[in-house]
Amino acid sequence: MGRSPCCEKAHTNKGAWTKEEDQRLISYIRAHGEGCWRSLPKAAGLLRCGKSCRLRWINYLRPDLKRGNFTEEEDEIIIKLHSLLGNKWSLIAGRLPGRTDNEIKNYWNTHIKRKLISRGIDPQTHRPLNPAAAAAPLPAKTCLDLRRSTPPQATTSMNEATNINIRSPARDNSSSGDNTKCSSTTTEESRPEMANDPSFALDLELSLGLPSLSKYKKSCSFNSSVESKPLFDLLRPAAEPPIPEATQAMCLRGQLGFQGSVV
DNA sequence: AATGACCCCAACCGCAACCCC
DNA sequence: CGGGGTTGCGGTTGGGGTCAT
Repeated sequence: MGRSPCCEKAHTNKGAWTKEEDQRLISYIRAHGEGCWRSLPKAAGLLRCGKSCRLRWINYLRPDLKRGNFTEEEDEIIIKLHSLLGNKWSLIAGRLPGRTDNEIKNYWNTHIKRKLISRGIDPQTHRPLNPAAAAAPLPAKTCLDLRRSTPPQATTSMNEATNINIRSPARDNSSSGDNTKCSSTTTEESRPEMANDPSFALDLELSLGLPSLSKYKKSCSFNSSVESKPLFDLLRPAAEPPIPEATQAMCLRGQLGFQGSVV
């Protein structure tokens, strides 16, 4: 591919991986685990740069990869998460066990974009494509109010997880506290489809954790209230490692709210 | 059967974030 | 606290496969 090499190292292979290279990488990681990607190629006897090894493992060789076609359910999850998170493929992948960010990104660009366009929805903004609706004020403007929910303490126990609380906006006004509300410019009149689609009528409370434990870096745990159980169940991955309570002591918290929703 | 157009996806690159000294 | 090294993310590319003519 017509770009200058990312690695200065001479004698590194590029392009498609051979079966032998795959086998070497798999054997090495099975024996030693995922470690220092930079030193891995040499240790494993591969003429590849560490980046390339990492990508090959994560996107193709990992044993827990699902592969195969995406289901309708997965499609809808991706669409919903994309409407909330944008092109944060790694976060979206974190909600779909067995799928990689690269896979989801490719799938989005090749299938879902088209699917949304055929539904008359702009895949980037998730707004209707027709000019009248497009002229309407931004519907789902993300209002992110980042603040510390607890005072910063020592560097211990910072939560890396991203918690998204999905609440029924009309019923839960208790946890908003003094959170800054989104200024509302979108009404159900301007977005009738949002009024009819329960998944749109969401007030999403987003808690962003601070990085500390790399093993939880990509985790994104959903806390749900009882009212929103079905959607919560839909979005929550089947298997997710529990997050030690200690790591949850502190977080950044924000609110994602659909404008016009009652909080 | 040949060929060009289109599509899919593995792999690349640049850069930002993170880590460690 | 700053700087260098490493890792991870998102955008992009291009080779190979498939479809249409």
